[in-house]
Amino acid sequence: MNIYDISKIAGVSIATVSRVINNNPNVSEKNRVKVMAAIEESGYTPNVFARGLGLNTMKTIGVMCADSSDPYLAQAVYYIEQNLRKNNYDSLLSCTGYDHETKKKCMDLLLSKRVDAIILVGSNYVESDDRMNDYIRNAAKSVPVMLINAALNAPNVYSTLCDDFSATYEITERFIKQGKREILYLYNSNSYSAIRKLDGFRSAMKANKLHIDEKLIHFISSHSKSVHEVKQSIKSLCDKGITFDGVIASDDVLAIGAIKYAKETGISVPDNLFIAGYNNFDITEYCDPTLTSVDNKLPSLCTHCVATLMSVFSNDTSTPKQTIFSAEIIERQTTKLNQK
Amino acid sequence: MNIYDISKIAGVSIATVSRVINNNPNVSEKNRVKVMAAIEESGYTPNVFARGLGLNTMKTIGVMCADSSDPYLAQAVYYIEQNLRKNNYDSLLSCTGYDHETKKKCMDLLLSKRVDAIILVGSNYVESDDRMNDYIRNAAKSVPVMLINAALNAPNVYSTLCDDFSATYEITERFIKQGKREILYLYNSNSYSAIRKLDGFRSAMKANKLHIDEKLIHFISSHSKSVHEVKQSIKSLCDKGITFDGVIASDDVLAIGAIKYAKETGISVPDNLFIAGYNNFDITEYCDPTLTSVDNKLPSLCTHCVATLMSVFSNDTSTPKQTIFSAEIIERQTTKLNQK
DNA sequence: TCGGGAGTTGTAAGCACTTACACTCCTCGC
DNA sequence: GCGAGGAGTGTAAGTGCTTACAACTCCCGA
Repeated sequence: MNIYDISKIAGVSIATVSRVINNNPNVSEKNRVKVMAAIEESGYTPNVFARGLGLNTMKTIGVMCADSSDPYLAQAVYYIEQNLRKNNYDSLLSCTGYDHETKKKCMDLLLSKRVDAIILVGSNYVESDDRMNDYIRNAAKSVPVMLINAALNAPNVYSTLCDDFSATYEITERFIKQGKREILYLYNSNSYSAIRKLDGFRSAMKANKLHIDEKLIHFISSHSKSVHEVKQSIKSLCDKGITFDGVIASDDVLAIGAIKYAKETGISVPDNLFIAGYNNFDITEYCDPTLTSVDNKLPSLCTHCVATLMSVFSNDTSTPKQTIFSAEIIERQTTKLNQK
Repeated sequence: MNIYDISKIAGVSIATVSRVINNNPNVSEKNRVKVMAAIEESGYTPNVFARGLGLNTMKTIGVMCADSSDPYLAQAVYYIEQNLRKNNYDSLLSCTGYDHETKKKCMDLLLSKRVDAIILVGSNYVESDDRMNDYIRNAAKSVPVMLINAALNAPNVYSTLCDDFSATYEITERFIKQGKREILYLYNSNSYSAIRKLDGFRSAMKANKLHIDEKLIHFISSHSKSVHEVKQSIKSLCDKGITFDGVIASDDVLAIGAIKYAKETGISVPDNLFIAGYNNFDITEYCDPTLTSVDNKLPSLCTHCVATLMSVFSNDTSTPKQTIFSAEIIERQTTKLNQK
């Protein structure tokens, strides 16, 4: 069943059928009805390949993320998919892992499928070593590239992110206002946003004239976020005689590791120890006590990023290259931050 | 840059170029090298649309799930994507929500994109009202359909699932062996696997000659699994004077709601109340006490389902139509089940 | 020396669509 | 009454690939 069959049934030329399919206004009402009826009765669907050949687009967008089972990335992928669908675009998902070479390969694969744009979800795609970002610049020569939670200055590259610096700055300052002096900062990546968060922490400490003990800035490796591992890592830190009265983590799972540690050691949270996470996952409500966290407005980021791409597609020259949203601190039981 | 350009650079015909691209053996070594070099130096990538037109396949598989931000489905989508990629297939993701009409529409969209197969992730795609499954049977007329965590008997429809009946049966029996008599069963859907789980519970109760109090079989509506809502729902149940000494939930989040309720009410878990969840999410380790749950072998399911599709594609007539894996009970602090 | 087959290669016909361009009506203003 | 112009339509030329089929080149044995 192809466009010729439909044209025969409807008694018109294939051009007219094509026009009806593509909502071209230059078709008489009479013929439009005839063609619609023919399509309806035969259950005809235009062949996307032939269509893609002519139009050189298949209304499909490549969505890359390191690991779609990570709760944060999974949510992002979900919101993006929903927004794309509203705009009649489909999502070609590519889970790349964290390895640089694999990321490159996945991107090439997406490009070879002639996607209309690529969305890179997660700050791990922009490396602090700028040479490593060439694969993004290169892809941007073919299609628009949108970064979520990262930024990169390059032609045809767009960024949508959250102000992680300020959020971490503010949460740190609130800890300090509550009398906390020895704050343990936990992080588990050196991604674009991780660096900005850490910057926020350091800046707030400096602004309040507090000494930054580098031993209290603690990196917990691995992307496989097991609470148990985190707990062990904190424990081994304490075994070295390090003390702290607050924990700020760049991720909720890290913070839950801290809660588990405190419980095991008999430290009362929040009375003797403040703990704050980041991302405001559902799990902040599952743990006990419930976890103060930062909502970084993922739904807004995703809606905006898709809208921006649509704007790019329509050749709107006033499309913003970079948009920064502000995050919101959600207070729960692990802190008493109420006064700003 | 197209196949004609490459043929000119290499000094051969387009047929030869095409043969090299498709690893056709009928090419002389000399020409193969020349063509490879031309492709390499020009950075040429075959146009997938033109290719799709000829071959009528684009090595892309439609992956449908209700909500890819649901942790269980997110993991499934991830494993599927990884397995498909290994086999050089891409995943076209479609998040359909739980509405029947939307599911149908999403499926039509995928079919119109000429995917090579469709994977339905999650038991909510098979309805107990069999008429509603016609859209699956219909899709199977065009491409193979694979169900994960559900089963449906129809031509060209394949199923990969876990034995949720037996797992729930066994966990219920273990509760009974530990002296539990009034077991609250919590569930939040009437999907294929939800029904099988409940069957398992009922069967175990009956097999042990225990009375099933229908008031203790408690449905908690909504797919938006908020722990707080669950807690409230259990609370209102207890306010009616209903008592229980065990909670078996069809989902970890429901079980965590029960933990929260117990904590609020001062009931000691597991001393006075056993609680077990299902799915064995990471969150079973986040809550306190940690949650006994059922691991339903998602990685195995996903690996197997992709392998099965590949087998279908190769026209292997010995492809299994349905495969059932067995689940595993993972004991944690909310129960003391150790004796089998 | 020549026929025949194996190994290569190229030509050309699809595949199913879009769209520029030319053509036919018809209407409307003068 | 006639020409201009707009609306609607169809023809045909792409779009970039696959592949059947024909043709061509060797090389070997008769």
